[in-house]
Amino acid sequence: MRKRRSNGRPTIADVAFRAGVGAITVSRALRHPDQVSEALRKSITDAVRELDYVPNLNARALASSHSNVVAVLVPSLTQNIFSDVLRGVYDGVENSGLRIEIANTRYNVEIEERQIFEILLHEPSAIIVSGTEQTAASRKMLEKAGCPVIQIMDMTDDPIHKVIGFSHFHAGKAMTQHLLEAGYQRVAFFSGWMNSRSKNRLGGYIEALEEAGVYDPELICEMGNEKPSASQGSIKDYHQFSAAGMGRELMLRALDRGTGIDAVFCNNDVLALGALFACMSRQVDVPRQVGIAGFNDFDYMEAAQPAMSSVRIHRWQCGYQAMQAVRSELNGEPVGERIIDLGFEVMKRGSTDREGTLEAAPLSEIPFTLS
Amino acid sequence: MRKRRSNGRPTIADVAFRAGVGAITVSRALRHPDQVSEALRKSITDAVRELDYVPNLNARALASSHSNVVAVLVPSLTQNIFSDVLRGVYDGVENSGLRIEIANTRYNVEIEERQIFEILLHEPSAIIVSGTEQTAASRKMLEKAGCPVIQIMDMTDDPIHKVIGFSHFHAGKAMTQHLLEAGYQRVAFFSGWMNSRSKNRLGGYIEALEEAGVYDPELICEMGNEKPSASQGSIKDYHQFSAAGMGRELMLRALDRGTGIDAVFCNNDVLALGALFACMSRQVDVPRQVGIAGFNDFDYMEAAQPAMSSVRIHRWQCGYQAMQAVRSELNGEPVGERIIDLGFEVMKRGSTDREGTLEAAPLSEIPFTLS
DNA sequence: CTGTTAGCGCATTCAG
DNA sequence: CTGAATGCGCTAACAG
Repeated sequence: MRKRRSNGRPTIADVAFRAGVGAITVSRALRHPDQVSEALRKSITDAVRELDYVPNLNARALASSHSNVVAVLVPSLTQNIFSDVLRGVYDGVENSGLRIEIANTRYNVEIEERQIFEILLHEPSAIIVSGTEQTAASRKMLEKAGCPVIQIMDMTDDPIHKVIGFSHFHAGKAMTQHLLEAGYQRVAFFSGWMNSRSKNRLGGYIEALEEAGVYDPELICEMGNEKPSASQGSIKDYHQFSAAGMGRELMLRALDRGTGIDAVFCNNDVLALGALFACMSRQVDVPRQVGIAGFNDFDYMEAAQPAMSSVRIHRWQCGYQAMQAVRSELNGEPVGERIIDLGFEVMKRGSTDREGTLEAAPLSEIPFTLS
Repeated sequence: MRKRRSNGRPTIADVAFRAGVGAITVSRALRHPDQVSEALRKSITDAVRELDYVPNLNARALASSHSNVVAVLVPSLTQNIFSDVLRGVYDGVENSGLRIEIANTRYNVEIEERQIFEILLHEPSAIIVSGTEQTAASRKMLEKAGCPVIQIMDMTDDPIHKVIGFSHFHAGKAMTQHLLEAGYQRVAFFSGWMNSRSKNRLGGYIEALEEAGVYDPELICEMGNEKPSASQGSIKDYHQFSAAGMGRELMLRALDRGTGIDAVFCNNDVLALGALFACMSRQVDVPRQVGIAGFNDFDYMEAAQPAMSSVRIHRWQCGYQAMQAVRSELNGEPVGERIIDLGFEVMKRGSTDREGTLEAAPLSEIPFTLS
């Protein structure tokens, strides 16, 4: 007699026995209550309560061959950008019965490929993936994944299935145009290591400057070309990448080099923060001597002194709407628009207000969360 | 003949047939290659490759009644603190065959309770949970979860199973003592909505001031008592909580109120950043008129002007070591120390250097990651 | 080292 | 609306 050591947890059969019905009726009562008569339903829920029955999701997934897991691939967990996206995802999944599995691709397409492969092992009910530039192999896997695939936080004409995001190219271009309109002529571009989305923003920057006839490659200031993900396997302090320190350094160098810049478009807000501090330490007047703009529009940009211009993007919405799209498709609703452009917003604030024409906006006073 | 519609994917039986062995041998060859003779192993891996066989993890979980899923509960995804923790977790899970499932408890113990319940449905192989103050019900569930449970990012004498973290009380006290030693007398405490860990830091602050005989409840400045998680279900902009704006406001009010503060200990770094900007806008000299200290030590603290003091905590390590602990236990190694205190570090910088005695430290110049 | 047998717990058939 | 039988794909247990 080699009975298998089971979990000890009551099974659906126990509930069925206690309620005096068949197992399948319990199964149905749990998943589609309206398909079961009220009388049985009641005795079943009673039995469930008495036995403390909880369904075994692994068994359910095996039998039904779908897992109710939504896989989410993000390039980084440390960047606020994607934590906001994930917040949207989690807000969007509320009482849907879906579970979320996050994979961290570390801005590395090979890792992404492997992650996609492993995710497919679990037969996810849907996949949400950041960006639109997957490898050919990744794309093929996603195409034949047999489930909804939502690409987010970028834009493309040719989504795998559906894309919800915005154009980094146009965002970069729009901010650069704002700087030009504000009266700056020598607009530098600050960045660290760049991914495909950063490169698109740079592309927008270049096009704007070219159209204005003031493009100068000398003004593109990159730093730290080593891809950070390469070194993340080992035990290192969280402090290994100092974006703010880099913004500061870039600005100091730019000032020292005497390239005559009068504004910088920073590839992200932390960089901009560092650049601002550099100007403060050198008594450089922002915005009159140098204008500073960031990208992402985190909350401290508005609170800075001077308040800093940035491009607000809809991170939370990307996550939330992706989740809504997943849910409606899983409910059998049609896919609808395959390309959803959420746009962006150029936030014009003091740090790029060369002429001092902007009226001061009051700060919002809203509660927030602590560690 | 009611054959079930399967997935079409090859099964372990297909591989076994093709390799001319029994299914269980394939199973073993895949999981414990050293338990299978080299000859069979080779023909099996060949068959696997030819058929593109991938194991069905749901079936595996059902049959073996353990899922290889490590559940991680964090109170927030937006806070950098926990994204660093998660980065540690992901760095720690590399080629372990384990999967990670993240639950977002939104700083809400009831939600946490529900999440724990749901997590248990999947029979996780281990659970990592933030904080040490679970509800009685949560604690009971975790105790009888039948798997390793690691509590992180806080400290307790009485861990459920194992705790890896540090004492917020002592961290708060240490920073406050630093402020006193630096010569400040009227040290305010700035915070927004407070969780249990923030409260412990406040406790440390109070004790330090009491020991010095300079405690004044008037100096505790809280703001925004509404718990943010309450309102997160609906479609809102990511911008709803402006921590930096709050730090700014708190400082402006403190200055206006004339309580004669000469230093502030901010419950987190973003708050400190806002406070610094407020001082700048009022021409208040930091650190000579007002000292400012934060908590967490994000990278911009070092890059600020003046560089800002903060308490460096080991977020990444908490995640990473928790994962290592899980792995070694899952490998059958003994639990070892049940209480691991990672400590913290008071980073003394310009913003609390009242006497101007600190030597300027060079900024680190390291690459970093962009969005 | 390998195979046989017997489930893991649930949901999909199909028949009432 | 309900139920009985059967299988999802894999692995624990035992025997060789």
